[in-house]
This record gives sequence, C-alpha cells and structure tokens, in this order.
Amino acid sequence: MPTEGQADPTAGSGRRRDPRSHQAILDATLDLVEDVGYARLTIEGIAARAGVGKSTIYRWWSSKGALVIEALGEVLDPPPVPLTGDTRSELSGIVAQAMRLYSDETGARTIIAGLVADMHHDEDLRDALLDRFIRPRRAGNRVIVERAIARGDLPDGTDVELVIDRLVAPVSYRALVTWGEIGDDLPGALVDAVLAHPNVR
Amino acid sequence: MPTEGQADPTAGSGRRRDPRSHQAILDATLDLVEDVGYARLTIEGIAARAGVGKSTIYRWWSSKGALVIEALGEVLDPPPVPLTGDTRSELSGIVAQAMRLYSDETGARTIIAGLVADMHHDEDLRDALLDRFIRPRRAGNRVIVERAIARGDLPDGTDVELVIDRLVAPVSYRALVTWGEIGDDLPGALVDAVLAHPNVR
Amino acid sequence: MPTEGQADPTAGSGRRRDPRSHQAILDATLDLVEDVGYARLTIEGIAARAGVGKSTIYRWWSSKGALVIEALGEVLDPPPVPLTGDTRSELSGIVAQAMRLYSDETGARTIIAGLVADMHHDEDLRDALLDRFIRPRRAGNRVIVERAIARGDLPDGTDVELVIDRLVAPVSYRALVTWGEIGDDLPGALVDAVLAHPNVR
Amino acid sequence: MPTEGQADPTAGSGRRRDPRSHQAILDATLDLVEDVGYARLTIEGIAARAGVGKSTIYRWWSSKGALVIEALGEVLDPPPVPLTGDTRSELSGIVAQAMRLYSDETGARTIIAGLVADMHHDEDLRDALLDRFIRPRRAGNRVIVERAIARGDLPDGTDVELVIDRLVAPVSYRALVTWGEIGDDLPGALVDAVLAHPNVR
DNA sequence: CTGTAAGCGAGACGGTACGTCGAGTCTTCCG
DNA sequence: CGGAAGACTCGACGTACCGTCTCGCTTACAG
Repeated sequence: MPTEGQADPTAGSGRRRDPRSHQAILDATLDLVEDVGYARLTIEGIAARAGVGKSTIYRWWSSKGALVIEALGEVLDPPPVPLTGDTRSELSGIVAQAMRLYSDETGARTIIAGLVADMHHDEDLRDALLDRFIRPRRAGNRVIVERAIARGDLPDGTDVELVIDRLVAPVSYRALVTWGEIGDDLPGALVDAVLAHPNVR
Repeated sequence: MPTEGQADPTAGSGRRRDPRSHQAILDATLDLVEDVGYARLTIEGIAARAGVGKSTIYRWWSSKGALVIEALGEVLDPPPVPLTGDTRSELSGIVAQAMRLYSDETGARTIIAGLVADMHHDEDLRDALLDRFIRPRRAGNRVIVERAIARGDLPDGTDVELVIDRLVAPVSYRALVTWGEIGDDLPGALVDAVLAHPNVR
Repeated sequence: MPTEGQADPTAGSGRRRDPRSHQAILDATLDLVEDVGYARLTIEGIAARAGVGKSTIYRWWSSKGALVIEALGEVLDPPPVPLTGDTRSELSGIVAQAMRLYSDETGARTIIAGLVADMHHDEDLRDALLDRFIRPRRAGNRVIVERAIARGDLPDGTDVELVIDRLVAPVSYRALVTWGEIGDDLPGALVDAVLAHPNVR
Repeated sequence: MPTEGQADPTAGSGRRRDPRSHQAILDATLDLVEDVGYARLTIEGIAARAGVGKSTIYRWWSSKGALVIEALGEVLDPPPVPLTGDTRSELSGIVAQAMRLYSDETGARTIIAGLVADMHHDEDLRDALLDRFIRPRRAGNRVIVERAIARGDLPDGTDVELVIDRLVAPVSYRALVTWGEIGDDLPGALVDAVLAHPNVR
C-alpha cells in the first residue's frame, strides 16, 4: 500500500503515474472533507470531483483514511513549536500546537476523530497515521523536553513521554471526548504543573 | 429519541412496548459489537440476530450509536471508584477506572473510538453520550476531588475539572490516539503530579 | 369476507358495528382514491384519514379492493339507461353509460384499471366485483336488448351477451388498453352496426 | 430508460453493458412472472434469481413494468396474422391473435391486466407499452383491414380503427373485465358483423 | 342494573420490498 | 499500457405498508 507517491526508480517501461491526477485527487479530497466532513466523505465523491476514475484512487491509496492523511499532510503538517530558548514558552508551545491542531475552526477536530476511529480497525491506516503524524510530532516535542532537561529546567531522568502526554492529552481529551472548554489559560496551567512536578522514572 | 426505557406515565392507549424485543435487541447489539466491532456493526445485522424487524429498532433508537450506548450502559456502567477515605488511593482509583474503561480486553476501546467519532456529526448522539456516560462519570470523580479538598489534601480553589482531566486524559489519549503503553505505574505518577501541584484557579 | 354491512341477526351480545366508523372509512377511501389514485391508496392512509384503527378496516373488509368497491358503489352506481321506448336511443344509452363509467374526469378509469388488475389474483375481490358491479350492469343492459327483441327491432335468437359486448367492449378497450379516443360519434356507430347485423346464435 | 439494448455507436469509453447479466435478468423475469404472477413480482426477487445486483436492474429499467415488457417481448411478440389473401380468414386472424394473446394458458392475461393498471399511473410505462406492443400490433392489423378495402371486401372510407376495435375489443373485454367465455365461434361472429356493416366515416 | 362480550382507537410487532448509495472489483477503450 | 469511464456484485441504508397482535376503553345486549 503506497501511501506516498514517491516514484519508483526501478519502474518498468510504460506510462508513469500521472501527477495531474494525483494532485487533482488530493485537492478534491481537501475540498470535500471541508464541505461534508470526514464521515460523509466518499471515494466516489472524490473521484467525481477530481474528474478521475475510482480505480485510479484505489490504485494508489488503500483507504479513505490513507488518502485523507496524505491530503491533509500538505495543509496541516506540524506547525513547528518555536524554539525560543525559554523552557516555559517552549513547553507552552507544545500545548498551543495541540490546541491549534484540534481547533474546531479548521474542521480538523472532526477529521481527527474520524481517523482515530478508523485506525482502530485498519492496521495500515494506523501505521500510516502514526508514521506520518503522531510520531513526527512527538519527536519534535521530545526534542523540546530534552532541551529543557539539558538546560536544567527539568531533572535528569524525567519521563519524557509522560511529560509530553501531560501537556498534550488534556487538550486532545477535551476536544475529542468531553467537549470541554479549551481556554487560553490551559497552556500555562499545564506547564506549571509539569515544571513543579516532572515525573522521574 | 428515548435512550432509556423509563415508562411514560402519560402513555396513551395502544399496544405497549414489548420488553422481550427490547431486551433481545440490546443483547444482539452486545453480541455483535463484540464479534465484529463498532464500525462493522449494522442495524440490519442486529435486527436479524435479535429476530426482530428493523422498524422496531428504528422506532426506539435514532442511530446505531444511541443503541450501542444503551446496550453498553447495562454492561459497562461506571464501575464506581472505591471511597477508601485515603486521598491518594481514591485519586488513583480515578485513573484506574479510566484504564479499565479503555481496556482493550473488553473491546471497549474500539467502541469508544467509534462513538467519539460519530458524536462529532450527530448532535443527538453527542447529547446522549455526554448525558449517559461522560457527565455521570465526571460527577463521580468530582465528588472524589472535592473530598480531597475537604480533607485538606488539595487546596481550596483547586480547579477540579482540570485535576480530573490531568488524571484521566493521559489514559484516554494513549488508548485512543497514540497507541502508547498504559502501564501500572501510570496512576501513581499522575496522582503524584496532581498532589504535588494542583492547579488553583 | 363481509363486503356488505348487513347486521347478523344471530349475533350474540356485545357491541355492534359502529356506523360512524363505517361511514368515516368509506368517506376517507373516496377522498383518498381521488387524491392519490388506486395504486397509491393504502389501508394505513385510509385509517389515518378516517381517524380509525387499522384493525377496524381489516375487521370488515378483506382487501383494499373490497373497500373501494363498497365506497365507490355509493357514488358510482350504474346510472340507469333511460328507457325511452326507442330501441336506437336505448342501445345508445348502453354505450353512453359505459363512456360515463370509464370517463377520465371522474378518475374512475384509473380505479377500474386497478380493480381489474387485482381481480386477477384475488378471488374474493373478483366475486365481489362481478356481483356488485359487472353483473348488475349487464342485467340492466340485458333487459334493454330483450326489449328490443320483443319490439322486433332485433331478431329472435339474437346473442344478447354478444350484442352487449359489441356495444360496451370498444369503450372499455380504448379507455383501459389502447388509450384511444372515445368520441361522441361512437354510440351511433356501434348501434348502427348492431342493428344492421345482430348476431344470431 | 433504454428498453431495448441497441448498441449506442456514440458510446464513450468505460466498461460496456454485460450481455450475460442482461439476459439473466430477462430470463429470471420470465421465470418469476410465470411462478408468482405480475402482482407479486419484485425487483428484489428478480435480482436474486438472476444472480445480479438490484442496481444493475435499476440502471437499465425504470420500473417493473418496463422490465416485463422487454422480457415478454422476446416470448410474446405479435404472432403475425397469416396473410391468406382471403378477407374473411384474415379478419378472423385478427380475432384469433387477440384470443391467443389474452389466453389464460400462457399466463399473459394476468400480466396484461397488471401492465394495463400500471400504465395508468406511469407515463413512461404507458409510452413503452404503446410503442412496444399496442401500436405495432395495431399497425399489423391496419394493413389487413386496408387490404380488405383494396380488395373491395370493405367499402372505401371504412373507419379502420373502429373495425379493428370491433374485432379485438370483445376479446380483451371478456378476458380482462367480465371474465366471460371466449369461445371458438367468436371470430366468425365478429367478422360477420364487421363485413355486414363496416362503419364508414 | 349489571356483567360480559364484542367493537373500538391506538399503535407496536415481525416482515417484505422499496429505491438509493457507496464499496471495491472488473472490463473496455482511448491517447 | 496507464488511466478515464463506468458497469458490475454486494450489502446496508432508512422508509413505507403489510397484516397481526395486544392494550385499555366504551358500548349495549343478556340475564
């Protein structure tokens, strides 16, 4: 299941993947997911909007989710946390990044909810999501936490993973599950807690 | 959309709801959701398994989600956190409760993911989920946190909601989103953090 | 299958048929068959319009057709052919009666088509139709033809049934099957033919 | 609504209609209409019997009636009236053709009744029936009557349409409506009448 | 005058079929 | 020979009615 369109250099003769179709499909996916949301998004609809046969989509993507991942990737890729050199503001940046990601205004919240549900019965999609979105973002956040340790603002032995989750999870949880308010005071509160009591393994 | 079967005292004349069908539908739903998961669960399948007409289901439930909520309610209702009188163990209980809820073994994790996704495009379902599951459980947890405040283990002015989320969200987040490990040391770590730095409004 | 409401003198105790419901059902049937036609007429719709339970309809009529027969009977009963004493005008009356019956304006044509179709797979309905409508009307027409014979305008031994059919069938055929024009010159033409060559057995 | 499968020379690309499905559907329709009659014939049943998806049927036919027309067409197409050169026998042939058509043994009578009823609330079906069956057969009969005129056996100015109806209508009427006997003496009697008194416009 | 046997409205029940939609696969033709 | 077009089988959707079946009530004869 190729989730990315990297051209295969060992490809035989014959016609190569048409980049115009590729782009049209991604564009159509974005358009449609914005219009109708993830749940009502259909391959058929994307094909029609893109002016493309359904089989062209199935040839290159294994599922609706895989297609959305690639389409969203271009638009919604991890807005990097600014490295200010100040631990407090960098950790706040982690929370802020999550808040932006789950923001209702971009419609991303609904899409994430859909992808998350689908990844529970589609292993390929799970791998794609983890590889493409979740792990890269965590890697970036890990760097920040490790800088804070190096700087001495967090103790050696800090459980980096847990610290990240303590910053990000409340945002995700309120956005996806409890429909709770996500106010501007949240980053400060979470960062305070982490700095006051970082978990040491 | 009646989600609960409380008898309507103002009921008119006419034949009453058949409790045997009602129960058969709930049982079939549980059976099937276990067998095939939430995503592949169909009204048609439930009706067939229950030996019931589809219309009997549609008459009483507005969606697959609403039906699952009621069916799961019987089995999965908030296992109450034991009130030991000890703040540390009671707060741990909150985390443990969440861990049990999202446990993979009951299959609940996948179901929750599906319900969560659906609640983002189905207002009725959202209300039902919040009323039936999310808010009651939070209410129970709120009591526990307030006991801790009363006991003096948490300061007056503690942001109760945030404390609950700091305990529960990491579990939910790892279970649903990051597919991360949820170890037995998690409750202790999270409770430590909360007690060491409870957020005060 | 009681098609008529004749009271059963051997009835036990208990409540008798409510004439108000009976009438309301017939009225509703007429209303509805006019609004939506025979094909889209439903028992459920009639019950709702009449403010009556479905079972009350099923208790007294065996089918949609039986009900329509009784309801239409009141409105559409054989408009008798005027007995003028003149053979030509009386025979013309037979044709004119048929033309009125199949007239598009009363909507009867569509209803008759529906009843005719149903009588081919519903023996009760067939009997009811024949008893209630077809045979009585034929009996009336037979009288007219026999008067013509008695008067000497048709020979002894005339095949009465065939003469009637030669007058009525073309109207029915054009109305139901060929969608052909049924002009005012038709009665004259058909009567001429019958008088010029009555079939003798 | 394509009722006939004539290949479209301007067809675009894409997969073409599968003739195996087409034939299977027509065969299943014939089988089933024979087994259960027109009224109990269902699209669902046909699809199942043909081993075909329902949508394949709906893609090519607009209604049960349209499908039956095409399916019957193959089996029941106008058995041509033999042109013997003898007016009396040719006109008799018209009646005999009708008698065969409405014959109970082929089951056609019930089917015709159903189609006739449906054509009263389905314009597409009406057009299809007229184009496919009624008008072609009439055209054939018109030729016969015109030959009789040319031969001098019927006068110039004969109302051809009315003559045809005088021959065919009694058969149709007795078969569909009055459930009357259709004996072997009927053609002779009707032809006699027509020849004795053909209507002149 | 009362008991009881219908009839009644309401409407839930198990079903069947509807016509539509989308999934994922397969075939045909065009550039 | 890749890709568009689009027909294919399949399965589920949510709706409409079917004819049957309780319900709890009214009604009106029989005793």
